[in-house]
Amino acid sequence: MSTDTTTQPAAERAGAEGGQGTPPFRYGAALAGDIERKWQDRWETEGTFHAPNPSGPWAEPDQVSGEKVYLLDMFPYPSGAGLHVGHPLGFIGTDVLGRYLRMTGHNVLHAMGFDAFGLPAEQYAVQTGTHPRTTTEANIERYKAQLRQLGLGHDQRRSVATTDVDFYRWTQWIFLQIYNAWYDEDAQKARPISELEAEFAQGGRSTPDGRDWSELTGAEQREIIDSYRLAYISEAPVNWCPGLGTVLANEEVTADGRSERGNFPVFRRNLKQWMMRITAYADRLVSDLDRLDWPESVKAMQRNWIGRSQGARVQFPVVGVDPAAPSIEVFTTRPDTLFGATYMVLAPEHPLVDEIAPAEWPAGTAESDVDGRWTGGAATPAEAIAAYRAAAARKSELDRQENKDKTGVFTGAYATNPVNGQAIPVFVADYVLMGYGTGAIMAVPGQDQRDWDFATAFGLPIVRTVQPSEGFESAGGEAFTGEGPAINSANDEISLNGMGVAEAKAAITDWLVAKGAGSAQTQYKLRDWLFSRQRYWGEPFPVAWDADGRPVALPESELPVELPEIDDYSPKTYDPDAADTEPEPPLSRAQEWLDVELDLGNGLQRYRRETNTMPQWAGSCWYYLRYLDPQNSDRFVDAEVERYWLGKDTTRAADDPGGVDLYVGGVEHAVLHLLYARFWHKVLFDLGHVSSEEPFRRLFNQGYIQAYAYTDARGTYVPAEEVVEELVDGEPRFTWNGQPVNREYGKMGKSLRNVVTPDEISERYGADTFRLYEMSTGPMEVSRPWSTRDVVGSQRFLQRVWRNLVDEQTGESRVSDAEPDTDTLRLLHRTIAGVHADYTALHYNTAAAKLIELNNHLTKVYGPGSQTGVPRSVAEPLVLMLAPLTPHIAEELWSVLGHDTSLAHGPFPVADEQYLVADTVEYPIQVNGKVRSRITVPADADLEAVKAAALGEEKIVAMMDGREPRKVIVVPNRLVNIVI
RNA sequence: GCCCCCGUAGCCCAAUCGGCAGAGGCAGGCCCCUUAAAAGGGUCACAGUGUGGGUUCGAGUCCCACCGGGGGCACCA
Repeated sequence: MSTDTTTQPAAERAGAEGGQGTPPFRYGAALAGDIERKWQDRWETEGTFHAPNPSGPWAEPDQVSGEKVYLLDMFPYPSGAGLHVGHPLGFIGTDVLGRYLRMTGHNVLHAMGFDAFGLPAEQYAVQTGTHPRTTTEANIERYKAQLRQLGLGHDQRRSVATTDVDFYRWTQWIFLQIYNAWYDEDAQKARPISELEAEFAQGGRSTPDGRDWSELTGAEQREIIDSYRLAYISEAPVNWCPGLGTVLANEEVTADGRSERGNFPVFRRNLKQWMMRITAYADRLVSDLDRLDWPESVKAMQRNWIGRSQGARVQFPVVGVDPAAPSIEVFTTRPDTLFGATYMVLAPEHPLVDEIAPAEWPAGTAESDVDGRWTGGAATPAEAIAAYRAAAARKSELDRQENKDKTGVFTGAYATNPVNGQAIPVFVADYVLMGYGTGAIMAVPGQDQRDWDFATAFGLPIVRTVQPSEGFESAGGEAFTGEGPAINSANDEISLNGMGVAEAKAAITDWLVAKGAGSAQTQYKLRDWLFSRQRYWGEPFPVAWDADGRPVALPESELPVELPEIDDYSPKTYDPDAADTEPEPPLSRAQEWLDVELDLGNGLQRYRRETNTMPQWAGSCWYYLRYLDPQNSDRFVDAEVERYWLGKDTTRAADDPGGVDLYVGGVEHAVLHLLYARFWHKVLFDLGHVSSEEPFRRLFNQGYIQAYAYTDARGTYVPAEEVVEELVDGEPRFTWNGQPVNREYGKMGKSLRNVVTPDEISERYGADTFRLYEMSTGPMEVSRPWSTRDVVGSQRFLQRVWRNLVDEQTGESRVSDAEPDTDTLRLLHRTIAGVHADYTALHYNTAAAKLIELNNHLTKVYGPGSQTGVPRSVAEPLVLMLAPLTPHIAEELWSVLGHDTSLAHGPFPVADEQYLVADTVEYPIQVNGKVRSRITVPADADLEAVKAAALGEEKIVAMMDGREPRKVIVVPNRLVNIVI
């Protein structure tokens, strides 16, 4: 390893240890380094962290014992920059828990792999011609070395990378499962596509045009079947990013319409792309959040993203055109306000716009058309619409975000409001989006602020159908969206007047259903997942296109479909603003690879391979399954192995969904990765490939290590390490080379010149010190600043522990067989009890504090200054309790204490109840809430006795001055409060 | 604009069911060890919990409003 400090000159090592006078066996960076490398080697040689599987290729059923625990860190991307001190925070946290659980008899699975496909390696390849695999594998090696030096207890056999052919073969296999499945709405689950074909063939399901299945041509049959698949080709509008040369998922586009990566403009284009039908699972993805032990914030983000809303679909017949023509269908969450619908709006791209627009402006348009607002000054509706569409298309997403002034144009058509028969004008406006609901709305300006704004701008009538609250209008209120009784809402058959919103919604929906004018409807914001990318460094699709231009899935026997070698790794990129360009993936240039001859059931035919690749999310959708059984060549994971590590556990909860026991990572994956992985997992569950319904039973968001960065007068970042802080008149001032600099707080990054690496901290203090420092600065969920100068505190503590147990001159144990005194035993057992609770709760900072407290006590009573060494019966538990946090020094001390096996599998001390209860208890005595005195009573004194003792106490008697207390509160073991 | 999280010594953080505001670390003062130094040992001080109300015998903890910081969503019908 490149960071081996033993290669330093001896003089330098001595210098690092503080000079000539330093005892030879003082615990410093050099000694720590030696100990750490020694134990890391030993753990690796002995396979200390190998977790046994119950079956599959690694079956060791006789080794499987204790309760199983599957701990998981979010899949890191092995970036070329390597780790900084912020990255391993979560990894160390899970390692501490894993080590604690392993010591307490659990079968702990903890592994680490790499999400290794992705843009940086490809971009580097484009620039330098180096194959992305070369770069990626070098980065992984560097990453593994950095992780190893931290002493993480991973089962190294289980490490996988998404770029391994052996791994992506199964990613392709899962794609085939998804492709060969459809969502059965009645059963609310995915089923094999063959069952759908059987239903059609047997007549159990009728074809779209009613013909018999056998009358359809093969092409027609395939078209129908393909339209049901969970992975399908779509020509719908997608996010095309010319600057990157690829299309992007909705989730990868920022709110202002730019690519999350690279910040290039993104355009909506109709392109043929692979989609995943995640919307089929929208309802389950929302509902099952209730069964997960996840942070509320992440659940809220997913609910928000899926955006389930209940409402109604309502038909508005268009006036005066062919009665057979379709009505305008709208989705509304407020059907109760139907009587207030005074106009309608279609999205500019809505297909009905051209159909309903009459050739001429209808009579009366001129009167409404003040300043040409309605017609845009155009001679005919068609011209007005064309001009408006052109103007809308020119507007970027950003313009639309920033400029919320309502624009639109009258289509010349009217539609009939089904509740009151009124003809209301139909507009085209870009504040209605084609992608949500039906792309058309009924506008109720009285109860919707956007509609109010539009109505005001276009001189449209406003009818209130909910009585606003008192003073709402006089205070300048416009649209009233609150709760109130319905008004102005009655026809000959139904009256909503007086009803509350919920009651009115139910009543009008029933009426609409009865009239055939509408139905209750649940709508989602979630869209299907765009699954293809025009990149080289990703998983190839296991798909080929036939001569008719239809995609055909390859059989499993054709897997893996390996990436071909090519010369140019770049997709064709364009000027970032060149919207009218076409994606051209790099694989389309791999001529020999492209054309294949296959027999897919119709004899040997020529096919052309799919040239898109999968998005980076694909591998991270299922890597946690592969850790379970990484060597299995027959299945992506052995069924029994999956059930053992991830299966449902009804002893936890009746509706336990199963999944990873603890998944730790940053909150930045709240929607993307976590939603996609849940979707894949549910498909695999429906198809019977896994027994668990959710991938991650419990999720924990760790905080971030943040850092200060400093800029000089020109705004340039200066090296944070060289900045000097001083107090001037009590105010902190920061200078660099004598010039004042400005401090900011945030991320750690190369460009901010404030990166600190675990390598340099490990070298200066040792990995154990680094681990302890990171764990003791706060609880796992809290973000905190990095402070290099504070690290020394953690090292001092380890040094003191070492010095208490080891003679710094000889390196021999200075532990004695003396019996510890009672105070020491009490503190020891209190510490044991506390540490158990703290580790379980991931409160490593307080666990560390308790161990420091115990060691401080030992220093005082049995430290190097005293004649007696530390009693073995205290020294051993201290070492064992320290082991999860600082495993190397603990192993070394354990062996100095005479044990020749690793402590990784325990024992772990258990608190003795008899030392947890004290003989006497001191009670503060409050009078009216203020502490006035104290008493000490036997611990087993009952409440009456405590009360009597408190009232009899000298100072209290004096204060009472003969009065009777109004009330005496005795809180057992806490305090007494006398109210007078 | 809407939703979520967080405000405790100079700094990072503790405080069980509402029960004496301090466990631990950094920085600081003093003392010891040392020819000297410190990444050695010891010891000390420092806040009344962002602000204002309320509930309670008792509030850092519960409720309401506001202020400050962070995050998410945002023309989603």
